[in-house]
Amino acid sequence: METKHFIFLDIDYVTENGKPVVRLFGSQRGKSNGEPIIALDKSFKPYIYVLPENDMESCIGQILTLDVDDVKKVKKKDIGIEKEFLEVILHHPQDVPKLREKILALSEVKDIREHDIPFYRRYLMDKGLFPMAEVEVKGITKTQKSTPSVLSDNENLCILEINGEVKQMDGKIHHLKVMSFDIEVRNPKGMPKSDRDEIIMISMASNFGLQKVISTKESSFEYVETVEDEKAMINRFTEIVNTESPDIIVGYSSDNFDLPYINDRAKKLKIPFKISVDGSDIKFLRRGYTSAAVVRGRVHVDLYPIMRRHLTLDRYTLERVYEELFGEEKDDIEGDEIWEYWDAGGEKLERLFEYSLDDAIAAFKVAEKMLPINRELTRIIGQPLSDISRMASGQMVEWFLIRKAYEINEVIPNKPSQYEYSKRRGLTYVGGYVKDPVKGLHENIVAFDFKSLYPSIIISKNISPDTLIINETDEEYHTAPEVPHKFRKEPSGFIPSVIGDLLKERGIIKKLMNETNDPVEKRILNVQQEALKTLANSMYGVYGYARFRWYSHECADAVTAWGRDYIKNTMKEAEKYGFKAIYADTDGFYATYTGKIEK
DNA sequence: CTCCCTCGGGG
DNA sequence: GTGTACGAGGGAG
Repeated sequence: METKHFIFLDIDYVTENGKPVVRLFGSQRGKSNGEPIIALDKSFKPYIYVLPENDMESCIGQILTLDVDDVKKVKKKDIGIEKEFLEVILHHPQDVPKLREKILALSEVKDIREHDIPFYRRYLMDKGLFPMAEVEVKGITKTQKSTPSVLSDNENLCILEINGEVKQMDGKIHHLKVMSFDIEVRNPKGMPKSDRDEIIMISMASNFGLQKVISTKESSFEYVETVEDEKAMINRFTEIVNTESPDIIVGYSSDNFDLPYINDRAKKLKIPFKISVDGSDIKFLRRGYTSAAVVRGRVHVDLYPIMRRHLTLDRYTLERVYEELFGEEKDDIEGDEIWEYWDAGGEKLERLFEYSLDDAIAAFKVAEKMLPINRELTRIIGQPLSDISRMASGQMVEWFLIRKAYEINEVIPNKPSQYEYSKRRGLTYVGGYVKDPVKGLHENIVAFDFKSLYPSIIISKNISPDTLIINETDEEYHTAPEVPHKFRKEPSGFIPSVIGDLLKERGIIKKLMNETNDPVEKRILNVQQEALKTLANSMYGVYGYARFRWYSHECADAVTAWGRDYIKNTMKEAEKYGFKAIYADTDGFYATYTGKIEK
């Protein structure tokens, strides 16, 4: 048996002989530093929870008539109340959607839970694993021949079958190889079409010395590598990725443009395009609006969705984003003029080479700026970076809470059904207090605002679905203004305690940050506290977002009611000291000072 | 005002 | 793939 240490980069599962095999992808540490590893776990099985109607035994009997692996009794809390559930273990993750309706239809089954948790996410939670950190696995090294779940012919690839524990190691930040790439296309007839317009350049930049442009034309620039044709260009790019083996590959709009485009061209030219560690094709996932190009074993990060989330801009072109982040303009060539620069040759072609490399460098610099916070969010939320980088903030909050719920043995609420969702959408509730601005030019303006008003209210009033008082009680409670909702003072509710922990943790990190004199340490701590802040600030919407598992109309109502109450009272209070509010919105207001200004 | 539709990034 | 998840902003009515 061997012990391996690696930086845990990505996870998925495949099916072997009808059984699920979880694959952990990583970058090795120790004597094979930087080389890729795939650790296989064949021992993990999918399960869902069943809440029995009344009789436990007859419910088990009914479930066992279906093709399930096993049924176990377990105690879980449901919105704070301990209940006995049945853990129904199934043979394969895909049995879950096949069997859950049948299970729910059984007369002795009241409800089913946790039937929509993707298998790899279930694995991460149950094993207590957090991507982007180091893990230790024990197992037996396999050859590629004996491992149908891996098709790669990469000689450096280590394949290990886990037969011991998977252990999460410390939370140190490790150096990872990051590479950016960008393609240029010759498209004289409008937008590029992959069945018609050839790729003319592929450029790369990295944190390991690689910086080049591959093209079919020659240049006096040293960084340009000239190859025979487009086929050779794609092959060379593939070769570079597989030999350099970057841990993270980034592009700008590479989910929807660069990677699909190279893939399409390769197909048209009848050549393989395989940059995954396991030798598989790139998987293009379309999930409603979001799409993702998945490169197995490396983390492919598209910076575009990250920038959309991180900045509020009118446009999100790479040029615009670059200017915003670095305060300097980037040289730009219009997309529909690229072919002219290419065809013209000479000076113009040289400028195109420069522009192409510049784009890859700009993407790399954006990545250097944005990856730390995303790696940190990954380590806090505990889902893969490839998911985190494409997640909306509400989704991050949800997955964060799902892990927290698991940690305290709370069963996770179901996602709302279509019916439930439209019902929630139909409900209106009063938002924050807004006072229309008093027209005119004002002097001596003072701004008042509450620091994270909603999270503070949630904590101080203990607003949570599990503290909401439904029946009469003699316990102590907080009464919301305007709306008829009451919340128990004790014990601390699930969501208030999670937000409280987040803010406490942030406080500790900020303190450490101020105490240290080591600039590297300071920077790392700063990213950590920023990530916690990002998450805490996204928490405000937990109760009002109709798609949310922890949605609660009563809680949302109470939060905003207290919010309005606080701001109105503060405005009134300020008036006593000679301030006159001229504009207010939700968590702050502007006032003019009408009294005497004392020096 | 509400309802419906488009569009984003990429060359 | 334990699938089918956006949201702002404009134009029409």
